[in-house]
Order: sequence, then structure tokens, then C-alpha cells
Amino acid sequence: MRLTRYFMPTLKETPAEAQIISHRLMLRAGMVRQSAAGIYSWLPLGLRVLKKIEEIVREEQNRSGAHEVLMPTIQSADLWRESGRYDDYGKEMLRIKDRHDRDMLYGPTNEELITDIFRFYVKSYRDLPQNLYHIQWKFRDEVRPRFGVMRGREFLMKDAYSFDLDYAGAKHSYNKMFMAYLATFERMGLKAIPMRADTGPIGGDLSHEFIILAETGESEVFCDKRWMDVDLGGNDIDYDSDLEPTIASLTSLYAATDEMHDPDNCPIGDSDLLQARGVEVGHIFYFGTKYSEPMGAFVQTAEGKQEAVHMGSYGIGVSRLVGGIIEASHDDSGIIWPDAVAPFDVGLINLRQGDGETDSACNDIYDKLNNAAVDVLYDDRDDRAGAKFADMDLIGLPWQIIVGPRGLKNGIVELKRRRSGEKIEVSLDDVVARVSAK
RNA sequence: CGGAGUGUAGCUCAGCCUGGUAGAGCACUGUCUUCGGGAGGCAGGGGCCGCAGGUUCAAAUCCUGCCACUCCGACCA
Repeated sequence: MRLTRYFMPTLKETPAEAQIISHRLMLRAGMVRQSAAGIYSWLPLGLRVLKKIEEIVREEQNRSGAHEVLMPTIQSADLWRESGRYDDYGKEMLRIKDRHDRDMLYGPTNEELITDIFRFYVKSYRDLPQNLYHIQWKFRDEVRPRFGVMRGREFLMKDAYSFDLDYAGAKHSYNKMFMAYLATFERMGLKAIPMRADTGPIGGDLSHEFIILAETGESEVFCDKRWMDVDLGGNDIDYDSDLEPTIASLTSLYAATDEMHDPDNCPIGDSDLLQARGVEVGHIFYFGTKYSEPMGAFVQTAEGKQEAVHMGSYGIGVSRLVGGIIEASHDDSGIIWPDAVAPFDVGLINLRQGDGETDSACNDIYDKLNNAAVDVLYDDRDDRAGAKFADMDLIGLPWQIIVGPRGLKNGIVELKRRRSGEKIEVSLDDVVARVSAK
């Protein structure tokens, strides 16, 4: 993409409304524009990142055996009356009426809708287990939206719902999502620590929040310091195997959110305890028959009995992750995207736009990178070098290729790694191969 | 929902106290000189001063009401 033909409205100054770093950087990089409190438009650069994150989430969900569906944003109130949540949910639910004065709502979550789909089709234990997910916009009318896209009212969420015959089956479904989440966050370059979380009125120990540590996180968390050294890479997971030993081993290290942490009853000593702030990027629940029972989601067992299915739900905040990743990965100059979610792989900086030799060298590199299927953003603006460097550092692409007349005299361009700041000189002929090979 | 703020050019803000022709920097348009870390000159364009009402000869400025946004708190399957 040529920057002169792109839409990337970067800002030199920070808009006054943005208080935390990820929000500031997203506005400055021209990724989003606030439309109302907690409601954002996604501009081209931001949308690219959102889509990359979404695709990683999708791939890992599919790998775990879940199936993608797409449910609507607008739901009928009737289903929510069946589960009893229409009255319970409170003002956080955006309630609207259609032209016939029917009660509708903008979905804050989808347990009711998915349970309705499930119960309509599935009647036999033979059709279990099942896990359906979608990636859809949600709306929760928060009293106080803040932190940019990290706590918006409208947000993109992946929510999966598992259906099993009994607790043992549901536990396995839960474990599969647990492992899939580790793999998902790992691919995004994040260390997301699974922490025992509050299950609310349901009880039991089957709820984990996945938390990335960041100074500006909105919840306080407590964990064993050894978590810092744990490798959470969830590669090559055999989802049909018994995942319990792996998970038991991982979760043997203490990690709990504020509401679950009891300082008087903590299993590890103060010297081993890390107190930090975190951003919740995922949350998984087992909630048994809470919805299947009242909504009549029963299957027939081998013995011919009708049993309510055991369900779990599993959320990943896709739009929140965009902010979360920035919170976890930035410096004074701007964003530092992990390779897997960067909006472009490489930025190409022409230091002397209009100079024949420099232009042709850049055009050549640009064409070759495109042919090699490398996503390249070519800064072909007629602007000062400083402005180009500043913008390129701000938007945080993993690599920068810096082309100017000074280097070209010796057939050299500079290759800069954003993350380390390291610059190396590379011959003009080698640079495409170097970047493509990475 | 309680408390505290802020609304003036696309952005950052001054002007308001003490009423009297709407301002600066950046950004934008044209042009010239520059050009390896956010350049300089010249010439321009751009404003229901959040909205409504009131006071006054006169309101961005004073008064009242409303709206929006931000921060702290409570809330957050």
C-alpha cells in the first residue's frame, strides 16, 4: 500500500479525551475514531489489526473443534424472559422497541439465542458434545465506558458455547477451550495468565479469567512470581487427549483475581507473590444447566431419560485485545506490534521522494515485496525524514526499510527492527530476501 | 448513580475574572527555498465560541436550564 493513496490520519498531538496509553496511541495512529462514549469507528489501520486478531481467534477455535456460526446483534426479548434474565440484567442491556412496539434488545451476550438454536435441533445424547461460537458485536450500556476500546460499550467478542451430556463431558469441553485460549494468546505475542475467577451464583471452581499484565490494567491480580518464567505456548495440542494433567500442572501455580484472592489464606508467601494490574482478555465458564433447564434444552440419554445439557461459555474480547496488546507492547515512540497482528509486515521509507534514483529503488523493493506476498506500507509522501520516521515508529510495524541517497551511493539500505530498535545495513539486492525470509 | 472537571478552527489550547470587530501553534491550499529524526519564507482558506433562554445599547465573556465528553468512586454474566 502506498501511503499517499491510503487513509491513515496520524496525529502529532494527543487528543485530550484519551487518558491511557493504548487509547492515545490508537487515536494518534489513526486506528479508530470515537463516535460516542464507548463507541468507535474503525479506520483502515485499526481494522487491519482487528481482523488479524479475529482470524487468529477463529483459527484456534476451529482447531479445537468448535464450529463458527453468526447470530444477530438484535434479539427478541422473549427468549430472555424464558431464562429470566430480561428482568435481571438491568440497565446495562440496551432495550429497544420495533415499529410494532415489540421489545427487542441489542445483545450483550448470547446464551439464550444459542440455547434456542441448540434445543430446536438437538434431541439426542448421540449428537453431543457440541461447541458453537461466533464473533459478533455486542453492546453493554456501561455506566462509565473508559480506556478506549478496552472498555467500550460496543465491542467485538468471540463467544463460544459448549453442550455436553454431563459434568465430565462439560469439563473436557472446558479444558479444550482453556488450551485453545493459551494457544490463541500465545500466537498474539501475549502472556495471558489463567486466573481462578469468581463464578458468581453458580459456584464451583470452573471459571478462569485470562489476564495480561499491564500497569494500566483495570483489575488487581495476584500470582506466583514463577508465572513470569512459564512458557504458555500451547502448540500441537491433541484436543482428543485428556487435557486435565496439563491444565492441573499449569494451574498449580497460584494466580487469582482480586475477588478470589484472600490475603489471609494465600497458599504462597509474600516473597513469592506478585501483585500487579491486569487486563482481562478472556473468560471461560462452566455453568451447568442454568440455561438449559429453564429453556428446555434437553436430550434423550441412552437410558431413554430426558436430561438438561451441561453448558459452558467462553469469551474473548477481540476489540479489547487491540488495546490490550498495545498496553503490553509499546515504547515512548509508539506501538510495537507483535509480528502476527501487525497491520503491515514492513514499512518502506523513501527519504527523498522525487529523487529519481531513490524513487526507482523504492519502487523496485515495493514491487518485489508485493510479489513475495509481504504486506508493505510504502511511505511515498513528499515529506521530511523526521515526520516519516516518527509516523513509522508510531504505527509500530515490525520492520522498516529505510532508503535514501546516502546509502544508495554504496548500494545500501537500512533495515530496522522496530522492537529492538536495531538497524543494520543491507545491500539493495538482499533486502527483499531478508524481509521475506523472516 | 454520587463527586469533580471540560466544551472556542481538523488537533492542542489562549481569550472569559474586568462584556465592546474571533486569536496562536500545529494541520490544510498555493508558491519558493530546504531535505538522513516532526524545516523556513511569502500568500491564503477554514469558526451557529456545545445548545436554548435570560440580562444588556452590546454576550465567547454575566445568569438559568439542558446536552455532550472526560476523570474519581460505585458497577462490570
